[in-house]
Amino acid sequence: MTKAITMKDVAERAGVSPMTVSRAFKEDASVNAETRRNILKAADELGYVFDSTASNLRSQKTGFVAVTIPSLNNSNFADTVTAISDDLAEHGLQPLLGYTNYCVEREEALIEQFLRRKPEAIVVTGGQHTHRGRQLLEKARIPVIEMWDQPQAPVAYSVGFSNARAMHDLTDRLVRLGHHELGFIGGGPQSDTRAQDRRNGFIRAVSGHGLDASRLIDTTSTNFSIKEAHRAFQELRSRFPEVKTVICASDLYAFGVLSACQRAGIKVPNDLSIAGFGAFEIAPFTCPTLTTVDAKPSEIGQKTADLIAALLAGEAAQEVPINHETRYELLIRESTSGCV
Amino acid sequence: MTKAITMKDVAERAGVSPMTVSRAFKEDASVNAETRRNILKAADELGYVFDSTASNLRSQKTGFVAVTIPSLNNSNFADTVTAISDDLAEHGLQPLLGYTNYCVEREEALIEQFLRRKPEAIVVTGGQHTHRGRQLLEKARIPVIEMWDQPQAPVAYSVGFSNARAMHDLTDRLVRLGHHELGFIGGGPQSDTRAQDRRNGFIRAVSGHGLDASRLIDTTSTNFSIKEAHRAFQELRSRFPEVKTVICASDLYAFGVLSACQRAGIKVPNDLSIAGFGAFEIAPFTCPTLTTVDAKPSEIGQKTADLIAALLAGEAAQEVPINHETRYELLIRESTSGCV
DNA sequence: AGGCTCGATGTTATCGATAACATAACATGA
DNA sequence: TCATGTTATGTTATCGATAACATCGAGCCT
Repeated sequence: MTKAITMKDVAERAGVSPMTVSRAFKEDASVNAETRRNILKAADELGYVFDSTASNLRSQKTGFVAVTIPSLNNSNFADTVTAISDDLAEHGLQPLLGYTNYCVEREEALIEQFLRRKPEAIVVTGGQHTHRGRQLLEKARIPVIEMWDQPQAPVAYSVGFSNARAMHDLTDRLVRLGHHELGFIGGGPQSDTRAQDRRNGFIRAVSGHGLDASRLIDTTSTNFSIKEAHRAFQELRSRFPEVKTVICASDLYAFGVLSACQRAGIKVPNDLSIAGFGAFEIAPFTCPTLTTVDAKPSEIGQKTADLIAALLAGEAAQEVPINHETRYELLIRESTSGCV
Repeated sequence: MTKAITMKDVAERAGVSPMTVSRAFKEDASVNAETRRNILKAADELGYVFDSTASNLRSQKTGFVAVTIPSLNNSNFADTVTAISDDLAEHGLQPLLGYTNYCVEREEALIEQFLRRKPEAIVVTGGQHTHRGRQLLEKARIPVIEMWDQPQAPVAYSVGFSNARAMHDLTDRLVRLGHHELGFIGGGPQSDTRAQDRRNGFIRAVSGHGLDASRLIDTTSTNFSIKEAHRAFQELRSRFPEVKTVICASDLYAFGVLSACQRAGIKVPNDLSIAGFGAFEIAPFTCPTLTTVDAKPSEIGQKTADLIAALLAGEAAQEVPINHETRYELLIRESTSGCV
């Protein structure tokens, strides 16, 4: 292995000091335009590649922002990450992405691993962590942001909405539209915490109207899958045949229920109404179109990135709000009857 | 800002030299078991966090593997990245993920940005790059892997399949099943190169049977979207009303066409057959189920990661094959008639 | 007993960029 | 005219871990 080409080599070739080369590679540093041109030319001729690892160490800045999400394979989180990524790029920051598989232990491991890389901020999904995971976040001397949730006891900053409230609102709306025999799929004790929150919101809304809120079907895998929805729907039909409206913790479940209905000749929404959560891309294109809640994942990502940028720009801490509530929107569509 | 806690601090507290602390943090280094325990305890009490940036610089190893994909929002690529990520983790490697938005210029920028971080290998999607992008890859002194394709002129290693051949096979199969008036949606000049390849495969297969291969509808956005499919399907119906079988460059398009048919009262597969590409999660659950091609994204990811691991383990270069062809599987389902 | 291997630890120099400070040249205004 | 900026550049020390080499004692073989 031949020796690596460094700034020193470039400096020699361009007839300047290494420091000037260093400056030439920073957009905003004061270097004579022609000198810079010479330096960049020399660098190019030598095939020099800037070495961040050295820069990171000396400047104590890595430009990394650690981001953990439950799964890459969920279009909601993918949208959020895409927005974060785009937005951070404008500030010269690079996301360091990892997924937890909906598992707090994996989250803890990821957080630890990421913190070693000295990110300038860390974003996690939701407010649930292992004890040690939380400690790590608290002791990290960088901005910590919990997104996609409104934790009761946030570590530091939060950007998101109350999943419980959003599902409460959807359920409430449906009850007012005349839905009285409701069942819920998803959010069992083993599942994603956001799904659990949604289920709690459902229960609260249904009991709030004095209706039966006990028709709950657990899902056993943490990840949302259509297959799981089929199983759950079968269970629902055998245990609670009276249910006229199924609300699901995710659009993917709702799609699974819808497809099971189509197979079984159950007319939606005439025989059964279905609602989901998440406003996945397919929701407005299924037949019937799917009632759901749009949690505006991109907005969450954007606000998260903006918050990070503001914090890193050293904005006076007291001027930056701790909690950023994001909007969500009920989308009442054809899959639920009574949409006037 | 108080001073950071370093290995030196830990060393003092544990009564050893910094070097021994360094060793204690490496799994395989030779350190007395009790000494290590003491060191880790001291580190814990001080709240020490290992600093990769320094380690990276000195050891000239970052543990990063740069990975660029066209989009995060595509479940095929998400599956691949998930597999890569899982597999690399076992070797202590961390993916550095970025997406190009199906744009080679963005890819070039990403490659350049990533190379500065001194990854130990770089994975890109497909064989199409800007001139400079390719040069950067060639001059990087690390393993380069192009995945999801079989480039004619690979930069170095490749892991994937021929999109053209896969689509050729699907089309050929459908023709043999009696489909003779075929149209294709996707893969216009502005679109994803894999979609272009698939279209070429379609054309080759159709002309190979002496049939009309000119019923092609371009899509204008690079990203696959259901909305785009609706537009394209409308164009297809007005320009080529005789088409009895629509093959799409992506399952998402196929789903869009299917939903448009359901709206318009067109019976699938009786009036029209539909096939997609990608074996998305919804494909076996739509009604009718969707004919498609499973490109086994996880397998691509796994093989890519295995290849990287082998190369970094210093496996004799001549023992590692340059090109790794991955399997794909035709899934003939209900959406295409004649599936006997 | 002498020589040798091996495990456990210490010492020193270094990875490559840049923060912090210093300097030189030249312009600007009272 | 000189004080005071301003711009462009150089010098030195440093970020924090670890590669490379050195040391030392214990066990083992002949």
